[in-house]
Amino acid sequence: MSRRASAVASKSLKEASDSEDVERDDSDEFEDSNDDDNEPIANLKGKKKASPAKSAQSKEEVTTDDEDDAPIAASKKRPSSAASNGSTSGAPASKKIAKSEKKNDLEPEEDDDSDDDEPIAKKAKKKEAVKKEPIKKEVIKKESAGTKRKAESDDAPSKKKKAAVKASPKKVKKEDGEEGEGDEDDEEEYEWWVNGLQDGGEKWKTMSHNGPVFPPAYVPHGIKMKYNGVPIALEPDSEEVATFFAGVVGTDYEKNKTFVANFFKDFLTVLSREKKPSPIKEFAKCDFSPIVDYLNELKEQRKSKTKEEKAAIKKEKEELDEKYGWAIFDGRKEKVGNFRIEPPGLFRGRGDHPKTGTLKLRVQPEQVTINIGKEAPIPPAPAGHKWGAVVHDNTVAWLATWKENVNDNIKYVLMAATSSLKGQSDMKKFEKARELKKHIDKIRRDYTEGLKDKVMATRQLCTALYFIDRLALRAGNEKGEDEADTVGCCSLRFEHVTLEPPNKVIFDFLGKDSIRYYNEVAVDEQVFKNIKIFKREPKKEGDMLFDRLNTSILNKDLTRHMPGLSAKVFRTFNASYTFQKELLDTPADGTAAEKVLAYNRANRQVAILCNHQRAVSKGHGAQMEKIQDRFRGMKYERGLIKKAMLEVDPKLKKKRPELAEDESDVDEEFIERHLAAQEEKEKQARVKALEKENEKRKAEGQPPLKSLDTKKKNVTPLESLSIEKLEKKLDDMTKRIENLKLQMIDKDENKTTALGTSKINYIDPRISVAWALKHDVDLDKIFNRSLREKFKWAIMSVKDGVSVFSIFLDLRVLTTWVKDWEF
DNA sequence: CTTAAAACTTAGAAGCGCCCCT
DNA sequence: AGGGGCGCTTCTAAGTTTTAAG
Repeated sequence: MSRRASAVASKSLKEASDSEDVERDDSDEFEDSNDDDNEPIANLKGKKKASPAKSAQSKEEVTTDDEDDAPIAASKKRPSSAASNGSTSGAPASKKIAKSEKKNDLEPEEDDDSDDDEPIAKKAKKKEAVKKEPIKKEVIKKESAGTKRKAESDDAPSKKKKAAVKASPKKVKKEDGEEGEGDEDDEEEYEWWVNGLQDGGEKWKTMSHNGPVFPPAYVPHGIKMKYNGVPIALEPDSEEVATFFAGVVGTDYEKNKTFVANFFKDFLTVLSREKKPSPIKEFAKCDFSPIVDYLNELKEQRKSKTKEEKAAIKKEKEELDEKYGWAIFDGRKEKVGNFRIEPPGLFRGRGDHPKTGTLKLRVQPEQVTINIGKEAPIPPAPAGHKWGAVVHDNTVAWLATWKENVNDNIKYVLMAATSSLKGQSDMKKFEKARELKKHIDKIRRDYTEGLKDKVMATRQLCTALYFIDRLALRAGNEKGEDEADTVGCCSLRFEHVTLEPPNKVIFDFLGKDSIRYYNEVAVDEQVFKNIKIFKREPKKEGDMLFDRLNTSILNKDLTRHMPGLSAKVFRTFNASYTFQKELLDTPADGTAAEKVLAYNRANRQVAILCNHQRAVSKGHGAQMEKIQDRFRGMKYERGLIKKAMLEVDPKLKKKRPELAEDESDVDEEFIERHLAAQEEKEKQARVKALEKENEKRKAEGQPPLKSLDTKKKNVTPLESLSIEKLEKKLDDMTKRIENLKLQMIDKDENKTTALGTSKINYIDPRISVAWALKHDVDLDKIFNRSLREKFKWAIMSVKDGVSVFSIFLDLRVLTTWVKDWEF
């Protein structure tokens, strides 16, 4: 029955609003978007006065779809929600049960081909030989073995593909002149960005790699855990699991009931496979501390490794990286990302995850599917094993894949962020976001109009889009019973949104990674009204706020405005736009440090917009105080320098009155404390020096000293310095103070905000490059090495623009391309 | 269509190594 | 010359979107 509802819902917005004839009120228009300034509006301002004359009645009379009142997903998983509507179809998720029943089976999934022993890979090959048609991929489904896929790269490329090949970007010599020099790695750089982006279908013609790396086999340590005070010898498999748990002792996981319960259940299962019945029955009687101690010991050992040992380990790792860290795409060596198969362990689900603590099993090669070029040698599976399957699918980006047992998620080995494959999709992402700029006005007019639509589904869609556009919320897919209860825009529930008249909406919910989103927002009058309607009786806690909306309806509707448009594009768009706008605050004549601070601030605004948070590090408060003290200490020192200057050259008093001014933040109380601390420090230094001296003397067979000569460090009194020297000192100190001050501001503002995520994923790197050029800031002040590598395409494209044009034009023009973000 | 699987991006935390500052 | 903080890397979970299956 939800069918009809969604049929209406997916009816185009336009159509829906055309057909309605509810009175219009132009004052209701989306005012914040002033026509020629189509920026994202990150901070919602309170809307103008409510128009009281409006007949609340006609406005709020929203039709639900015909006689069928059922919200889309009528039967709901969250408690209490199912009853929300008289006519809801019941039958909750009976489907899910079958699935979860099968779950929690710790046996590694057997690839029991039962009546057919032939490896799928082989079969696939046979079939391939026969196939001639350009089939993108074909899936061979095995009854019990899960799905195995076989794919074919097209032997005879279609016309379209040929065209793509022809237009394929040229190879370019690296421009920094170290031609042909020794390292064969990079004598040629693949500058895919020079010829623009290719169409997405085919990712390579030839491709090879050395396969994934498996974690080392478990080596038993033989340490006995205790049960009821009695040491228990464990067989290797159980010992390994016990050791996993020992690894979380002392962390929050240890206290997490779900974690412990899940762990223990699986632990018992593993124990039950021991040859003799294990006495272990209750978690409460388990004592893992011997193993914990052992792990700590290991840690100590690792720390105290000699240089040589460390170097050897490092070398080993490098060799592994060298061998497995690369793939060859169309003859080019490119970096692989996560080439290591995830090791077994206890699943560390975030937030209130029902499966946290569940044993994540060791992955066997038989579960792994390899994707590689047809002509490339297939990397050997570990000795005594074979691959689950080998495919040759050049339409996907993964090199290997397997299914993980805890949540049945599919895992992939993918290329590194620095690879051209990822680089291209990254650039595409930002190009799409820039494209959105061309449509955003229309889209905003549209959804603003739709806020008043009389079809409920349309109103909900438009209201949701309003939030996504303005608040950069995530789309919000539905989640299952066995995942943490988190939401995004479409999955918001009754309790996540509160209204506060006249026009405030308060969001309070857990989003991705169970990060809390809290925001009080002044919204348009119509939005306020809509939320009120969406929350109307009989809805209550647990019910969907947008009961006629989900992400696929939303995204589908978005494509009508622009091909490829989806909810996440708004986040990218909003983030990059906000960033660029905030960058306008860069002090053009500031120091490099000040500019970088401005940059970080802009970055921070984006992070705040996207709600990128991090835990406050435990020492933050103390650290802050320490810096504060250091800061004031420096100011005090500067005061002394100034005083000395005036003493040395009294005439300065007239010429430089600022020298006579007191330093701020430095009061008697502080000076006292500061001096005392200094005194204490010196004392300690003396004690230390004495200890050291005595050790030396001991070694030399001399009697220890009671104290060191009070060889008063010959501190040159400031007053005896030349005025030039003092001047220099003053300068240095002032610089140090300024730097520290900036650092402090940065640090404090950063304590709960994580800048990295937005920098890596949301902010168009070309904006940063253009900014750095314009303000003459060294790029590595804002991009670390990996970022510079990842964003090479951006750096090169913007720089190229510069080298061509800057000869004639002012640097500012060089940010031409950035135009679409509108500097 | 609706639902599920597949594919790929985005996310915070943990771990580490290096460097700065005593 | 020691160690603690910090920036960076690694790890893998948790999202979104696209594609395939039913």
